[in-house]
Amino acid sequence: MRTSELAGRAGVNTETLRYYERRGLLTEPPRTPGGYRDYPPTAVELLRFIKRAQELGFTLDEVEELLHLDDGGPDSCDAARALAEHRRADLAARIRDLQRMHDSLADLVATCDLPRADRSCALLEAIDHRPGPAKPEAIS
Amino acid sequence: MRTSELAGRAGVNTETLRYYERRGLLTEPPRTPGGYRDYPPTAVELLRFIKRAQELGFTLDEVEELLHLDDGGPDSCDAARALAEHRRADLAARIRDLQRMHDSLADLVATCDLPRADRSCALLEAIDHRPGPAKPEAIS
DNA sequence: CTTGACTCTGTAGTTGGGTCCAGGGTTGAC
DNA sequence: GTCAACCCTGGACCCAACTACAGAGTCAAG
Repeated sequence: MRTSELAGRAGVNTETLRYYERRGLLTEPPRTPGGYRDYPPTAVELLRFIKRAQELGFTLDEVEELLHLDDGGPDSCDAARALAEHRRADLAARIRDLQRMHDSLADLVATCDLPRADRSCALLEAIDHRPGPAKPEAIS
Repeated sequence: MRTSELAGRAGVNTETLRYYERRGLLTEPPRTPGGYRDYPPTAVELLRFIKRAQELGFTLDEVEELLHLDDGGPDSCDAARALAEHRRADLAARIRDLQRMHDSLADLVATCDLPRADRSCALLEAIDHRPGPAKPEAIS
């Protein structure tokens, strides 16, 4: 399949395909005699995976790492395992944080349901008064 | 408190403070006779709030929106409520997606615990074979 | 009253993730 | 065999969110 078809099916810009290729995220597809890229059908799924991972907060570097693990066969399974576990723990932490923020916002919305006199509407308070997960200073 | 003290306490670069001020995210603090910025102690909490919201995936524009809601007093409570509810729903959706990815990764790790013969180690499969939440085409 | 640490301003550079464009080649329907 | 629709390349440009820098002013200790 050609560039624009793949781009269309995956919901990305054609330039993005070339960009990913430059980055090494997509391997160079075979070319037609005329020099046109000719992607295999699986490329659609691959791109959707990339996009989904990205929406979930993985950087392209991380996505690349994940994809490379998939290349190595069973031999790289231990490395894959370590990386996956690492990312899993990251995700768990992110989820917890987001959940806290979510709950704070839900509380705020609930406060807004109260009669005017009982409202504080103090967004900063609502969100900020639960200190972060033991991360005092000097983050990185 | 002066620029570098605030920056230190909040864990950001001093330039970031000026950047936020240019963006309108921080209001211009009073100045000392010599022209130095003199931040109130509350600025530390404010910055930490900004950073935390950012870590959780809010853009600076969104953070600004959140902060402006806090200015308006009870009058803007209805607007705040709508925005908060919107963001809350966004967060809930993000959390669901992250949770799916998290579970996929956990499955992958579990697969890696199997004896070699039973492993697939196919990351793409592990992650990709659960189609998204009824989101067939044309995302936005 | 000098010296070194700090701050000011405006402007330019960086990183990540694309996106656009000019100038040219390839296809396929007519 | 022509013409629109597509594709190629290399390079420039864009946005968000910083970060760095030059050149000048401020301040407190000695």
